[in-house]
Amino acid sequence: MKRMRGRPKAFDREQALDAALHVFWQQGYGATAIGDLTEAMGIGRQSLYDTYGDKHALYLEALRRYTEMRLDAMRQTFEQPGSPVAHLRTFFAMWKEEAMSCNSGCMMVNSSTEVGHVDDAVARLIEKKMHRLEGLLQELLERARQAGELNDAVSPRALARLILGAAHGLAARAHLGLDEEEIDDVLGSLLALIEQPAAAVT
Amino acid sequence: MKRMRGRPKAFDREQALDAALHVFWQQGYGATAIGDLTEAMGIGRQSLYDTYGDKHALYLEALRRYTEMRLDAMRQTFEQPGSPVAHLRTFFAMWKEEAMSCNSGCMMVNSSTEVGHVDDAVARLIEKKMHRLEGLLQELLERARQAGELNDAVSPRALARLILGAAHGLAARAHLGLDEEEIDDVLGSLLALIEQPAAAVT
DNA sequence: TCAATTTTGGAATGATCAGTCAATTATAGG
DNA sequence: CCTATAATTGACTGATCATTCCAAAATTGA
Repeated sequence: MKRMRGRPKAFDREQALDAALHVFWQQGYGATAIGDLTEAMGIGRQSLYDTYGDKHALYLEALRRYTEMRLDAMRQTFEQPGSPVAHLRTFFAMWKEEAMSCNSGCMMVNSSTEVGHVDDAVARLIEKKMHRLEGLLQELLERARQAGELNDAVSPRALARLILGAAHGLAARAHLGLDEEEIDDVLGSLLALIEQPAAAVT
Repeated sequence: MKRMRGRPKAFDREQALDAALHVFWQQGYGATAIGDLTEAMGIGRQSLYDTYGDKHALYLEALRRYTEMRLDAMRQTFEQPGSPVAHLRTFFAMWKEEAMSCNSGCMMVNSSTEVGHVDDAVARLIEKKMHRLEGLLQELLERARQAGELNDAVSPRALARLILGAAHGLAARAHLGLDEEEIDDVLGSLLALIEQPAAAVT
């Protein structure tokens, strides 16, 4: 433990980062001014530059934090004991809540459309995390298939991609008015098609 | 036909609008400077303001043009004689091409995420057109159901929303690297699940 | 008290951008 | 030629923004 000389930092680095994350999440990168950040984080402008570098670095750090939180939550859900399809339902419920709670959608989705095609660092990060997400989903579906809970007309990988695509679509539309009924239609029908056993031979 | 006095416009209004559309499509609203527009449209800055009002008005006009083109193409496809499911395949093929050709995705999707939650006019326009799209798709699916080509585990409306959601998701990810295999997985599995007849009772 | 370090905020920089103004030039009908 | 309209161009305004510089406090350990 290194003892510090001089005035110590008056704020918690993680906590302030979290505040910044929420601002970026709700407003996006471009629409967020430095002033918005310092106000929400409760620190001065110079402190921000001293501790995080610049706006872009802070954004990247916040985005990384967000994606890891999401991935962890998902991993944790899938590792619980119980039926794979039940976990899938939980995943859908989580996604639905995210799409509705604060009307800011999924930050990964927002990032990819706002700066993904300009900012290489952001694009790489998101692509990597997306791939991880797909892997997790695929594993779950493979377990479901082995448990006989799955429509085996399509491969787990293709199914994982379909689910992720639909979820991505929902999140992307969360900005406009997106009522509960519509979300239920999308997730419900997807689940029905996935669960439904292939042509039951009698 | 009213005869004009004075120097006539040296450019075609529609043609220039089309050029602006493509710039907005590829770069988005914020990242497009007036200079980019005038250069692509081949007109002077003042001419732009004279004929279209301002940047926002021009964007709205371009977006409206885009959405109407897309809706027309879809309507036209669905009205052709032939199997509804075949039309659905065509629709998927169109969407795939759009997601891959120029890596700019669907302009409706881009708009909704970039400015949808700030710009009311854009939000209203997109919501309206999306609803039309959903209606067209739903009609097609109802025809497919009557023709017995459809998995009847879910309603045509819910299915239409699922398809639109997945397509939306694909378009949103077109910005990042999105390889053909992934698109095929999403659209292919969706089609397989839709087409597959419900548990065939023997 | 001294030295180190952080916090805070004002001021300035440098850049970009949308939109306006005005002067000039070009092209049509009468 | 005359006049109305349009195109072009450059300069200018006003605003916003990220970033840096700087100087004055505040807070710790020695």
